[in-house]
Amino acid sequence: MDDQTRMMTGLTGLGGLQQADVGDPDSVRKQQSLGQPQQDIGDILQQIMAITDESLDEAQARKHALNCHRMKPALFSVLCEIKEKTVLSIRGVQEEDPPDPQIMRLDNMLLAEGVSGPEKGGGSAAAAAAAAAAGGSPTDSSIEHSDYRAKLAQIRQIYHSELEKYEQACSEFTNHVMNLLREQSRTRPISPKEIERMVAIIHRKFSSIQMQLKQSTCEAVMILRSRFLDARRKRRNFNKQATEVLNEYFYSHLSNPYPSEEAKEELAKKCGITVSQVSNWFGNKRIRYKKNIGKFQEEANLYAVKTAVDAANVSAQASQANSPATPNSGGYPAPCYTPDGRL
DNA sequence: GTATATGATTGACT
DNA sequence: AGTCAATCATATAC
Repeated sequence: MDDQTRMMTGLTGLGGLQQADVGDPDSVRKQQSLGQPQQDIGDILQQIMAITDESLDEAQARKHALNCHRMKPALFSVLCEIKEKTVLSIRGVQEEDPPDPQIMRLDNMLLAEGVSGPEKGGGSAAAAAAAAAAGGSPTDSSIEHSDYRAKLAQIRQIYHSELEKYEQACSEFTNHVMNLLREQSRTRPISPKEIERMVAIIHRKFSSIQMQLKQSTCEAVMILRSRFLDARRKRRNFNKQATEVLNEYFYSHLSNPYPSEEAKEELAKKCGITVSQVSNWFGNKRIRYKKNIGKFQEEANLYAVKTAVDAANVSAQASQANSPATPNSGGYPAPCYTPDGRL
């Protein structure tokens, strides 16, 4: 309390007011009735007006004098301390912001989609696999695939250029503010901590802008993906040669039509489709064959004959029996057919 | 336009 | 993880 009174005394003294004027309301009322305060205010106003009349040199000189005052550093440090204790402690509560879970989620998603990661990231690889699984002839799927990739690359490019812009703007603005504060710290009590805090505030503001960018990028990718997934449902029949290869394998392994992983890979390669497409095909084929064997008899006979002929050719060429057909031993029911190929 | 064929998806099961 | 069974959605044949 005593300190405060002393400070007040010093400060009011500058304005031409006496301590009694402040401390005693009665005397203030007395003086008001006498017209004294008006005159004091007039003096103060005149002083203020006089400042504007001072030349720049004079003002600079005064500033310089103030800066060189022996008490200045001590006074500054005291003021900084007071500021830190009051202003900073009040705002300090809201300062600790935990790592934003939303921005982390967005980051993870953008990384997974291959937007924010390295160029040929997991996202495009996943897209490639999905596009390949889209079925149809390889040319068609590659068209869809490249379309998707192109659009994703576009999103990626926009995202990165925007991000770069924001980062640049952020660092430029931060530098500007820091320079300004450092400059001002010569005449105003600004502690380094305060500058730090200001920088943190700026970064927070910019990161919220960044979050908006990330959010809209995520939305764009989601829309693209959903469109792509819709397109994936647009099924194309496999070409004749592929169906033939698959059927040949199926009917020649009718007792156990479950190709191993290696066999699936081989078939996929031969047919120009993916392993999962091969799995789908065999899944569908097994269930449909089992459900309606009669319907598939003709097809089964056809491929049985075909396999037999091929086997005969191979054995004739290699003069060694090497039939790919496995004997039918209690798997799926084999078709019964007459020698002329009829049921 | 309708019926059928066919590749993909999904959920349950082992 | 691989498979089955039901189902969806589209392609194709008529």
